[in-house]
Amino acid sequence: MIFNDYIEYNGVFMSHPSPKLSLFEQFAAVAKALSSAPRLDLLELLAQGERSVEALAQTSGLSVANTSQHLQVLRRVGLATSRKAGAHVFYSLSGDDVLDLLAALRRTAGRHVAEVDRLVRGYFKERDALEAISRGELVRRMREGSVTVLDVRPPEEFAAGHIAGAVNIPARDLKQRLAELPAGAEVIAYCRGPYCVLAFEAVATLRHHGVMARRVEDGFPEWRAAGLPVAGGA
Amino acid sequence: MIFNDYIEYNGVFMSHPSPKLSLFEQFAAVAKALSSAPRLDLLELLAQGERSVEALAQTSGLSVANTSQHLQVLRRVGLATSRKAGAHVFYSLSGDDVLDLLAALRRTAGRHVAEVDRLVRGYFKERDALEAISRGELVRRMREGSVTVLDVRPPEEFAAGHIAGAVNIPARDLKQRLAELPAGAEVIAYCRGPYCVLAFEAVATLRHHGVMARRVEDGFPEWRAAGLPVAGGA
DNA sequence: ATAACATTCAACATATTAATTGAATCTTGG
DNA sequence: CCAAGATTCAATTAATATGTTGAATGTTAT
Repeated sequence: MIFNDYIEYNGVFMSHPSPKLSLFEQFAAVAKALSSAPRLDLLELLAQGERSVEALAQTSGLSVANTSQHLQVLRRVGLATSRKAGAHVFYSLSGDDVLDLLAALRRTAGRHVAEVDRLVRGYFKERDALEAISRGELVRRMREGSVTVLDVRPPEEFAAGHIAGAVNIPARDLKQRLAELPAGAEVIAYCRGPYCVLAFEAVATLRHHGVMARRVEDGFPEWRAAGLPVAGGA
Repeated sequence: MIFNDYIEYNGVFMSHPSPKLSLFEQFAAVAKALSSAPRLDLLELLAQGERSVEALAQTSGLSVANTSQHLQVLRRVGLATSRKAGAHVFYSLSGDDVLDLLAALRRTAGRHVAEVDRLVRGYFKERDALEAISRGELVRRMREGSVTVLDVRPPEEFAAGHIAGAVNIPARDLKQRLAELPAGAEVIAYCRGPYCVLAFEAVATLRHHGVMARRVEDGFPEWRAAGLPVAGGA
């Protein structure tokens, strides 16, 4: 749908962007959209699946107006898309390439952080103890039936989709609900993504209570993107 | 080397960054470093190999002071490293993960640009004519000897490393030097990277003069990163 | 229709960023 | 040691981004 000098794209009317912007400027615009912690937070939530503005505002702790504006930034550069359903607007990632981009960003930034960390405190301390297991290994262990898979995200996120066969105990409630975990089997915790702290905390808590526990290398979005079995969701 | 509250990292003294910065803030800082066209330009040049500040300023067209400052931004977030050799400082990418990150950024941003473009002008016009060939296909064609590989970057960059067997005619000089190209064989042009315009222009020029020509899907950095045969360089 | 709700818009104060300029630092060759 | 060159630093200005507030829009249910 093209008007005189404005095109509609993704539900937004925008003036012709391409003519003047060099490719580098286009790339820079995408990077700029990624260059804010709240927006990365939102993207990580979107990586879990489609969410309404309100839901995103709630879980991210941002004001609704602020959330809306950040989401529009993400949409404008093509990282997210939106769908209007009645009075609600649902946002989601615009494609799997966005997951790849986020993963690449995490990898590079994480490497740098790790290097700095190593300098700051002579070496890693507990990080080794919190060694993660890979997706592949988790699949193998699940087939053997020798593990309990623990989803430590909030119930709403669990309900929207989770690793098939996982148990949901939010990180907050874990201490009170330890009894619900089957005895004997090692617990493998996961949450939103590779850098979601919930899983780290859960593993620490479990070990502190004498439960064998590790975390999965990455989170639910990566699991689903890999085409592995998922339960729940729309 | 740790002082009271400052650590030396990468030749820079920085105050403890980790304690306060959340992971998202760390990631955002890296993205912010990518969010400027001049810096992406510099990164693309660095992807070719190590370069001095002066050389980078020259090829990018930025002032030396400005170049230096941008490079320091890249270094601070771990995208680039520097090495001091006499009076010169040589910068380079800090690892292959940076190439991956740039590739992911290009892919996502490029997809978006393509979608917008398709809307703006009913459909691609010449883009199809400028269809690229993949690295793999180029390797095959080179083995057959049925192609002339043309490097259209400036001579300095060519000298610093190029695809083994390539001919160097800078894009600027191409029109004058058409005669140097062996007749008969299709010409395959490449330059700095997948979005380097030089190769596009070269192909357009060649076709305009009746020479069969296409460009390679990506550029020299990707070729070298793939472990394919390289000539020249330090 | 009207009220309640979800989302977006517009305007503002505050903070960051980018490029320029000129000076400061450091290194090498004479 | 001194002069020239390479790089970095510091200070300035103009431009841009962020988060808040309150109003505007559009949608559903009563």
